[in-house]
Amino acid sequence: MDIADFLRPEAWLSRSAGPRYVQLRRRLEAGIEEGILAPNSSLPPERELAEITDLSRVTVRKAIQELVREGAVEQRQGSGTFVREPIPRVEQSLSHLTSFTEDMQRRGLQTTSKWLERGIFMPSPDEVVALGLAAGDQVSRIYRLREAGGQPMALERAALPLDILSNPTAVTTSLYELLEQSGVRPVRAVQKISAINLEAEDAELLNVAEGTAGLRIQRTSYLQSGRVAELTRSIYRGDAYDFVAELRLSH
Amino acid sequence: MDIADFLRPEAWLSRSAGPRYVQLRRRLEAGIEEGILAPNSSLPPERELAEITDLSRVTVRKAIQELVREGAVEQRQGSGTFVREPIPRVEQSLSHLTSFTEDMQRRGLQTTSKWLERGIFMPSPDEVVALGLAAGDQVSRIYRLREAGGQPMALERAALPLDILSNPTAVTTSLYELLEQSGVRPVRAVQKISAINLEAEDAELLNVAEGTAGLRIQRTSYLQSGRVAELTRSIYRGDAYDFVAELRLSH
DNA sequence: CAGTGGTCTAGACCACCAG
DNA sequence: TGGTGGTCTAGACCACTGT
Repeated sequence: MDIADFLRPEAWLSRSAGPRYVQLRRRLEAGIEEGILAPNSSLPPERELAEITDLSRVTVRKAIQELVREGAVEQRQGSGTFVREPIPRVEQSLSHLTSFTEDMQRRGLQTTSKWLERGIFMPSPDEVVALGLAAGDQVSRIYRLREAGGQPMALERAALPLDILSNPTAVTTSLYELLEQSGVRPVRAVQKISAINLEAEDAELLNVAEGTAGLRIQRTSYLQSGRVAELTRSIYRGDAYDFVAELRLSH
Repeated sequence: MDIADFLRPEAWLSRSAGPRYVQLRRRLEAGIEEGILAPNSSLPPERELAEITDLSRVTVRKAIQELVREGAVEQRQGSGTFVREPIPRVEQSLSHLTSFTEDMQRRGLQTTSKWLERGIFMPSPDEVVALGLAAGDQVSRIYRLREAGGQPMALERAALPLDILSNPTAVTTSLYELLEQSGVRPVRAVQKISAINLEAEDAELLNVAEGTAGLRIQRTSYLQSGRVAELTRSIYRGDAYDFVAELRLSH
């Protein structure tokens, strides 16, 4: 069946079934669901959709905008609107302290990192407090986009005291592996998890639409001695991640 | 300073600083930040904003729509657009199995529930599997909107085998308290946490805009005997909740 | 009933991409 | 250079709220 036929308004557009942009959005969702609009295929141009459906382009755009927000399609200026490939969800434990790299390897996924920042800096007030720094101390920072199986998964900003990580540029893949070699691998961590709507900049790096739900995780990790070793603030794609925790009755 | 003066475009609208709806959104955010637009106060009507800023109403709406999405303002048809009161964030542990009611009481917050569904039903396939039911077994379901301090906080759908909770209408406040009285309080649970953009229906119940980020939590809890006692699927407001987990190095 | 937000249109111009 | 999405306008009508 041809997509233009599938969208002919006689079959689905009615005057009394709510806003037309909602009806059109539903129709397009159905087309994706049924495979008439296959992953990576392009939708008809907005002007053509308006023509076919006998709606204005503004209304068509409003319908598509919602599909973009829910991650079903992707728009590229000058190029077109494309159906997105569904991405598999990954589970991560919240009871065991594991490294991203090791975690993905266990799942058979190749990990890569794109470096966004890596070096020695003056700490932010947050970092001074969390890491227990003295006045004038500097921090090592690594900020990277983490990918698994070719898909961007998370943005990770780690800050560590200089004596724990003196040479941030030595981090190539696994930070924890490197720390282990220096005998300063953390043994315990506290994580705070919340849901946020992604800002434009972060969304772009993670290859999702602005406003998509993501998980923000702030982790403070500790050495055996009880000293703080690391403050990491990460943003995970909400559509790609499940965190799993085990709870026990508190007495 | 008057809000109309604050929004006079000469002061902030420029031709070359990106889209005008973005510039207007930023200006409005600044107004809220500086207190010129106080919580619960109303913005000028859209038509008046268009007049003041010399933009079209469509552009004004696009700016406001983003503020709605990020939770800064709230629109009520026929009434107006209002600055939202910031709501305090609540932390919840992911290592200890606590009840919502008990948890909030410890923080000095009054909890109430609005019942959305409560009774005995035929189980869904999900529930059959998760609860280990036999063919023909029914389940007790309770579905409620949980509020704390007068604010809606979470939607909670719990399903339990009939012999664990035979009379779902007996649940008034704390489910766990009731289970404890029957000697079937769970001692362990596994939770899966993910981030989602709220759908219209859920968003309305939680008093946030559609598309706002929320946390979806699926919890399976177990009795001392190892038997599954409860399957609960909840949706928490992302802007009100932080979950906190403690991790240990896995060996 | 007056005023507010919600939907919708037709048409214009800009910014970007690909052949 | 032609086609695509991105922004913007002026104006209309509908649906809901509060008085």
